[in-house]
Amino acid sequence: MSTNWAAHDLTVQNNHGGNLAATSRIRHVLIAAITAGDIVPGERLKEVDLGQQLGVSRTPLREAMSALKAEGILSISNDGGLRVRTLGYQDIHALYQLRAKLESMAAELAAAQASPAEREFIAEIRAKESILVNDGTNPATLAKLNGQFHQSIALASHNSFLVETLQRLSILMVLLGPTAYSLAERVREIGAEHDAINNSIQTHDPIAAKQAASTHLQNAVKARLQLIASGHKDNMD
Amino acid sequence: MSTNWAAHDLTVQNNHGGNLAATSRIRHVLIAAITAGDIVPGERLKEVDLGQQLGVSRTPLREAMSALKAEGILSISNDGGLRVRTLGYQDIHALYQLRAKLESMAAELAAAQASPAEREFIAEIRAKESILVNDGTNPATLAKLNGQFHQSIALASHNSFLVETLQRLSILMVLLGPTAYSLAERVREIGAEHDAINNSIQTHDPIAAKQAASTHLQNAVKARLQLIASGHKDNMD
DNA sequence: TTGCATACATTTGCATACAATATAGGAATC
DNA sequence: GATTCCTATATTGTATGCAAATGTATGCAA
Repeated sequence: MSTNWAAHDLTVQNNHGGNLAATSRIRHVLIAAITAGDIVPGERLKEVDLGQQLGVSRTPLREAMSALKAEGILSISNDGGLRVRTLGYQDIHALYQLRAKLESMAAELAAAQASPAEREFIAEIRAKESILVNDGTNPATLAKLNGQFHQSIALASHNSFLVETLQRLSILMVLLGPTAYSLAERVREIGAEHDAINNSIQTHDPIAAKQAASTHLQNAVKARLQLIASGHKDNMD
Repeated sequence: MSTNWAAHDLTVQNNHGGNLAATSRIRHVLIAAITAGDIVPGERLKEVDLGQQLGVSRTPLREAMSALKAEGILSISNDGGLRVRTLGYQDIHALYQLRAKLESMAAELAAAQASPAEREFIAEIRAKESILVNDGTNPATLAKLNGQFHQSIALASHNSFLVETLQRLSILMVLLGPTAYSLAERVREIGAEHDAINNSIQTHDPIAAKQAASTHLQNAVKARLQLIASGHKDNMD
């Protein structure tokens, strides 16, 4: 494959606008490449090749890869090589099952103990999302805002390990391929479900928030299975 | 500090009895050193020093450290150096809160869908633990068996991400210092609580298993806070 | 033709050397 | 005397080279 990895590179900057160090930068580039489908699950990553394509030596590349291995995105295959982790049918269920438990935990905690500022922040993201959906914005942008919505709730749980864990799981989601925002009708449903979660948080109702988040993820896994059943990746954009 | 890191080294072998590669070995040695208290939370790890003490070059050391960073055991301090993560009071609560949720999820799933072999395996570990407790075995051995008990339940949940996550969290526990097995009276309580969990799993009772695991971890955090309240680490052996 | 052994090529693992960056200490000037 | 700038040093970041391990192909023998 003659993919131009450097394309992803352009978007990678730290929060001061400067450039990150190679190791950290490459980690992001690799994740972006997997997200974009330029690297598919099961593909073997050879150090020399990748290093040349990315324009860095093997050392920072190896460090980035060892970090991704620790995160469960890469795994050592039986032939000794490092490959992008492949998720089977059982894995998809397991991943959503765990996410459902943790997202509902986060929503419950957020509803119970979020600060006024945090509640406002969550509401604002939801409002922004709602507007973009009506504008018919592209799936990638919606997916990004979706991530922000869930993350803002996780943060409001005031449990740093929960935040870290959900962050990890959401990165693993890229292994599943295109987001559910590819399905037109699912986009509206997501909006309604997010509203339910947001409303419960705004009204300080932990039970309802937990329930709403749980429902949201049950529907999400259903939509995901539908994407898989439809088979060809080509249908999903 | 003139700690003899190599001491930890002796215990590190792979499951065939052979020696692991440097990177992987060092990762284990560092965890062991933190567990043993030879490296304390907050301590800065300098590559050159550590490399000399461990007898390896900076390259595999950096890879091991970057893996530990990804696992949340090491973190970058404001001065740019890599330090052992320090957990505050809030963090301890958060860590146990998350573990409680996940351990109870694992117990619930295990009770519902573990195979006969898995149930037997869990029971065997529990039986072994019970014997060792009566023999007055040392805390370290009990802690190890405790880990096996919890892990066998996690595995029986048939959710690989749950297994991975609990594994990660249990490693983070080393940052808290000595285990609760230092408290004599807590040892008996743990036995009773493990029995409750095991029995629920053996009788295929998910609700009871979930409840028993939840109770177990609530008591665990209480014991932990007691350890912290007692203050001096010297009291804890 | 199949099984095995050996030689070769590819790939990863580790160490050393070099570069860049941050930091602390001191000197000079205001 | 304080402050600022410069220099020396400590520390981390990156590149390259070499060694070891592992996979692969080819040839020979059964």
